Amino acid sequence: MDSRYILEKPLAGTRVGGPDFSCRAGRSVLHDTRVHTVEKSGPVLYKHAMDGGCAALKSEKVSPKGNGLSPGGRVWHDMEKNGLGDQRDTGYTGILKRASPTHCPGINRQLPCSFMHLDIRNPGKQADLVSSLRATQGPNAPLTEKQPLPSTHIPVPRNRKPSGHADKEVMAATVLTSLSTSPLVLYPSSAPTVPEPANRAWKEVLSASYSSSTSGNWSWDASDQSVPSTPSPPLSNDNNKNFLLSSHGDDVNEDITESTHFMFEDPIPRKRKNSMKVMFKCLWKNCEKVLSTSSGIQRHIRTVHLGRNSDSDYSDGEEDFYYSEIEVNMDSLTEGLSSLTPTSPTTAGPPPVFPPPLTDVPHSEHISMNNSQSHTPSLLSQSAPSTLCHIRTDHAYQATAPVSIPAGPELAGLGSGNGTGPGTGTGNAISVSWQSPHVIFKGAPGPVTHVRTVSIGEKRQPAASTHTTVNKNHALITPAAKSTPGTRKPRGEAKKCRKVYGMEKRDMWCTACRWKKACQRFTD
DNA sequence: AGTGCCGGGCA
DNA sequence: TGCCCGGCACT
Repeated sequence: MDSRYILEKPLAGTRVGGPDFSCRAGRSVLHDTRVHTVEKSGPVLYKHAMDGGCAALKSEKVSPKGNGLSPGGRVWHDMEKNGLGDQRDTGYTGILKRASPTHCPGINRQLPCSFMHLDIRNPGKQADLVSSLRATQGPNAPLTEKQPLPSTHIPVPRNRKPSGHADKEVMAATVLTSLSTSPLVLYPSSAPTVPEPANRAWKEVLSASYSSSTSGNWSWDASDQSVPSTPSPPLSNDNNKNFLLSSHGDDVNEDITESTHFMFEDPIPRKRKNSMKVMFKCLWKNCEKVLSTSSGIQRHIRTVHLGRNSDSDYSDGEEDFYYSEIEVNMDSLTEGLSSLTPTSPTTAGPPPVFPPPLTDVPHSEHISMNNSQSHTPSLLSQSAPSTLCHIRTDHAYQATAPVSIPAGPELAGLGSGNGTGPGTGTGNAISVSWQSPHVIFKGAPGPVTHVRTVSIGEKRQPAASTHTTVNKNHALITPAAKSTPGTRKPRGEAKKCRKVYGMEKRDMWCTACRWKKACQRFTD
């Protein structure tokens, strides 16, 4: 994998921050239509607007370290490498909250056409910028035409007071940030001694977030607003929409209109849109509060951390500073939790009596469980659990392959089962499949402990959209399917004669193999 | 496409 | 019973 920028077909994309966060159109995000993001920094609201109709660029920054592609094609950023580890992404609403713009080295470099920084505080420059961009960027404008911009070109929406206190506010925001109000913000730079696994997991989390939030494709997010379980701050979209409409020329307006139309009205069903739930996590130090609504988390921050009147709905936006959105794969979470039910001392209630079905645990229960695990690393804040939350579809698909989690202190953290585990755990290990609620304790390595989660007669479903249904059916059908006649026994994984000797040495095969029967020499 | 193997036919 | 193979499931 090499670092490169790829120019691709036009699409509406999102550009967040610098070139490392430019709109991306990886395979997994080709349908995103998100047009903009809102970025808040303390009381100052910044917006990054993108020319939705411009030629698009797919800016894939691929880490050479091997964090690269997930099986689903998702590109993970190497946050550390980019020096942008302090940026948090916020998922489906397109809101990207950053503790402080001053903590975003390199964010002000721009890529033509990917987005525009519009600084209403400097209309002249804004106009120049727009015109220069439009003049230089063609539909296929090469990426080498980066136009570095000074950091002052961070756009500020009009609905924010363009007060002279802006500098002070930014300063305050910076100070607050540097006072480690957010461990997430400071983590990458201030905690270099963090163990590598956790560090990597953290990076993956961030990368996952950026993979989605910075991609040019947000339609499922937008459509998700209709999902009751995923509350979305309409303010963001509305603001951005208005901002976009008011910040561009007429010709651009058409593009924007199209983009927003596509974004808000695209009826194409998206994959797994119901499996992802956006939660809001308080970033206040030592506070792991996770709420399902932005208003809730804002109220929490206002009242608990900022000491403001809870009755007042007045908000200067400072709360936004202290929480971030996280995407929780409810499927993975549910299954993961269900899988670990027998081993989790914090899980209330008896384990499922009959065949490990995927207990349909309400989402709110997950939240409370998260909170209840205060003695363990916070489910949503620590690296491994966060990774779990961000497993998303790419890894979830693979889950029929068991993930072996070495038994250890992190076991209680619900697993570093991010789907990338070696799966070669020996000795005492717990093998967890997110897809199937199997929890297998491995005593000693050997054929006896061979783990196989593919049930007999199961037909794999490649479509992710049927993910949940398939799994639930799987859980319910499996016991019966095993007893039905005519089902195949699971294919053995041992090498058979055919593979061992090859076709040219067929005479060395066992008779069963020669007869296309079950191998007798290399039995499982 | 390659592999494993079930089910069935044939001698 | 031994041998072989079509065809399906799975990788």
